[in-house]
Amino acid sequence: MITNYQIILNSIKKHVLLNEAEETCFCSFFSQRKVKNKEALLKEGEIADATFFVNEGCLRSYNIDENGFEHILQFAPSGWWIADLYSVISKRPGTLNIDALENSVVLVMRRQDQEKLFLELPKIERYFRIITENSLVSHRQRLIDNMSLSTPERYEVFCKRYPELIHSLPQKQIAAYIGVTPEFFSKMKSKMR
Amino acid sequence: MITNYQIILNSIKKHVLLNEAEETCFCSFFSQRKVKNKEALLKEGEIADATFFVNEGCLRSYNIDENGFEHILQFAPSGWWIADLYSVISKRPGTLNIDALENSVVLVMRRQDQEKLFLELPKIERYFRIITENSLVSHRQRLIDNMSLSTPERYEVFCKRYPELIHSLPQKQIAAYIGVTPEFFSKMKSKMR
DNA sequence: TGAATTTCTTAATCTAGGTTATTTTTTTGA
DNA sequence: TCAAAAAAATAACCTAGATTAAGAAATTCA
Repeated sequence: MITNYQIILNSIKKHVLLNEAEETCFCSFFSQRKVKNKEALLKEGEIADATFFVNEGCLRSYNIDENGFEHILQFAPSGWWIADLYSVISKRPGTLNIDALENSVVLVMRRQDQEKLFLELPKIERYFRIITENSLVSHRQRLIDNMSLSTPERYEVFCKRYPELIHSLPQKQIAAYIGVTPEFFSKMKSKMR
Repeated sequence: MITNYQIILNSIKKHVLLNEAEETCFCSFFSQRKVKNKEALLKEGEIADATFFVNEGCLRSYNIDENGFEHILQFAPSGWWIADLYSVISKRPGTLNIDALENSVVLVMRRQDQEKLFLELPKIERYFRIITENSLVSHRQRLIDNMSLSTPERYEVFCKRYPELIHSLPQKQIAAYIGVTPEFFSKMKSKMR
C-alpha cells in the first residue's frame, strides 16, 4: 500500500510554503489507515489522541443524544480533516463518533506528533492556526443557520456545502445533518417537487 | 486613561510564557477603546479589521435574520475575546453586529498588527492557535446542544456558561441566545417555578 | 420625580415539525 | 439471484414553540 501525500500537501500549499525537506519531515509524522464502510474510527467515550485527514472515501462525525438520535456534525470527503477536537485537546473521553460512510483511507496525525511538529516547523502551527480559524468560521455560520433558517433553507445550504454528497448519501444522513427526522425530510422533499 | 493589560496578560499566561520584553512588545500592539452601553463596535455589512478583548463591561455579537430577529452568538464579559472572525480573515463585509450591553472598555487588536506579532513572537501565534481551538470546541458543543437539547436544557447550559450574566441581563437577551422568543421564554420560566 | 420607553407576563390561536404505524422501494450480501 | 435488511414514502395524529395582542411591571432619563 503506497501512501499518497499529494492531497494533504496541496491543502498545506494553500496556506504556507514548505520546501522539500520540510514536506518530507511533515509527511513522516503521518501513518495511514484504511477504514471500511461503516467501520468506526472513534467511539463516544474513548479518548481521541489523533486527528484524521481523509485521503479517499468519506467519513462523518456525529453525536447520539439521550433519545438515541444521531446528530451529524460534519461530513468529511477526500481532502477534509475530521476529529473529536474536544477529546484531542482535553485528553478526556470524547462525545463524538466518527465512522466511514464508504471504504476510506485516512492519514492519522497523533496529537503528540502534531505538537512536536509545531515546535520543529512553526509553519505547520501556522497552517493549523489558519484551518482552525476557517473551521471556527464555518461552525459559527452553521450555528447562525440553525438559529435563523427554515428547514428547506438549511437543506439548500447543505447542498452548496457538500454538492458531491447530495446523491451519494442516504437521505436520512442528510436529515440528521440539517436537524430533522427522516420522515419530515421526506415530506419536505415531496412538497418541493 | 490608564490602559490595563493585567487581564489579557493573565489570559496569555494560561497558555504560553512570555518574558518581560515580550509582554511589553505584545501590549504595544493594542489600542484601547471605550464603548458606551448600546453603542456598536461593528455593524453588519462593515469590514472588520480587528478583534476585541474585553477589559471591562460586557459586549455581545449577534446576527439579524431576514425577519428582523436577533440571534446572539456570544456574550463577552471581561476577559473574553469577541470579533467577526469571518470578516477579519476574509476581509469581506461581515454578517455580525457587535455592541455593548453596558459601558465597556476593550483592547483593539488589528489583524495587520496581529499578523506582524505572529511573525515576531511565534508564542503569540501559539496562543491564538490554542484559543481558536478552544473556541471551535465550544462552538461545536453549542451546535450539538442546539440540535439535541430541549429549551430548558439549553437554558441550563447558558446558566453554567455565563453564571455572572443570569441576573444582570434582560431575559429577552437570554431568549435570543438560547433560540426562542421572549414570550416562550417567559412562559417556560413561569412553568419552572 | 414622573412621563416615556422598554421589558415582562399572560393567554388564545396557529404551525412546523415530531411521533407512530404501515407500505413500498432500494440495497446488500450470502 | 434472491431473501433479508435498510431506506424511503405516506398518512393520521400530536406537541413545542411561534404569533398576535393586550396589559402590567420595571427602567430610563430629562
